[in-house]
Amino acid sequence: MDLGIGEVAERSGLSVHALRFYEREGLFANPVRRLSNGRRIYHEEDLEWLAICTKLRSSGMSLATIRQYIELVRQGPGNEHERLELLRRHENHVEAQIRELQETLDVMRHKVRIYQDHVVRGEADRLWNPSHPDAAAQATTHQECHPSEGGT
Amino acid sequence: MDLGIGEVAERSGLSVHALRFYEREGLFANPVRRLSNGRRIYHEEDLEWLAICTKLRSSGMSLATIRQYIELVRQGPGNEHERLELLRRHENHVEAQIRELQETLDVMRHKVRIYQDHVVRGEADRLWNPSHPDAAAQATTHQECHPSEGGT
DNA sequence: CTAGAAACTAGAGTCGGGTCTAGATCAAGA
DNA sequence: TCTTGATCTAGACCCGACTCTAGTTTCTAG
Repeated sequence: MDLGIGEVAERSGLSVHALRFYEREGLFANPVRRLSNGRRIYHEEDLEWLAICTKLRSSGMSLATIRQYIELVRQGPGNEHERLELLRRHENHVEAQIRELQETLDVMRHKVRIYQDHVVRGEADRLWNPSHPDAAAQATTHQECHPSEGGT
Repeated sequence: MDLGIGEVAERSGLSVHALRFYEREGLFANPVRRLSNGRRIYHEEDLEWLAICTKLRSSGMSLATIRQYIELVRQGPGNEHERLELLRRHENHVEAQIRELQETLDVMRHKVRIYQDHVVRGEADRLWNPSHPDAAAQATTHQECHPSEGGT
């Protein structure tokens, strides 16, 4: 039922160092309990929270923001509005990231394809080489295909 | 035709500090030229490259990798295969990021919606609160809806 | 009983990616 | 001419997020 820090590290994918660090940083809702000998004990809920936490982190939420959230939770009922707002802000943030990545991806695919064509024709040197005299012309060509974006 | 560092900073969105830093780090294909008085001069191509560079950065490519790429470019023709490979690796990386963000987003939306329902019913305290005794039960409920993911 | 693994604390170190400072030089306008 | 502001260099500093160290204590197996 109770989990030691080592197990939690293994199951959460975080290092034991990171777990202690997260605790110091106030990222656990329930201040971690200790055994009489001082060792930390964790429970399944902690693992669940760490899973969420890890997702938030990997989607770009800072530890500071996660701490804000958890502080609202600790204050108990009455601030639901703020919690929701915080979550929605992150939602928007993630949506924006996805859009940007998608855009980058489109540009890259386009470039890779063209690059590849030219490699086949032995002219690769002209592409993706900003110091080459033809680079600008090539960029302009791309721009014609993607008129909404700045040229590259 | 020629641009000063200030103009480039303004148009690229990078600081003058960052531009000098990027130069030190070898992130320009064509080592930046100088006026007789030592001042840097840039051209449109540099701005184009910086735009690409910024996209690569914001999609998670490290400066080290960008440097690798630009080094291949500087070596001239003959390594197209490596360049393409580098770009494709990043493409995959970006695709993976998008998938992960999308997943995070789905989970968040689900949680926000449920949270909201409960706020309306005045039971918000039970949700997204890992220290609350009902948290695990709630997580399990979610898991039924998203069986492929770990419960939160 | 003892060796080795695992945990503890406080605090120092690392790394990426910049950012800022100090002190010097230069250019243009009032 | 004098001031203002942009630029230059080398190098120090910062921030976020960990990671590692040192020194100590505790648990577990043989």
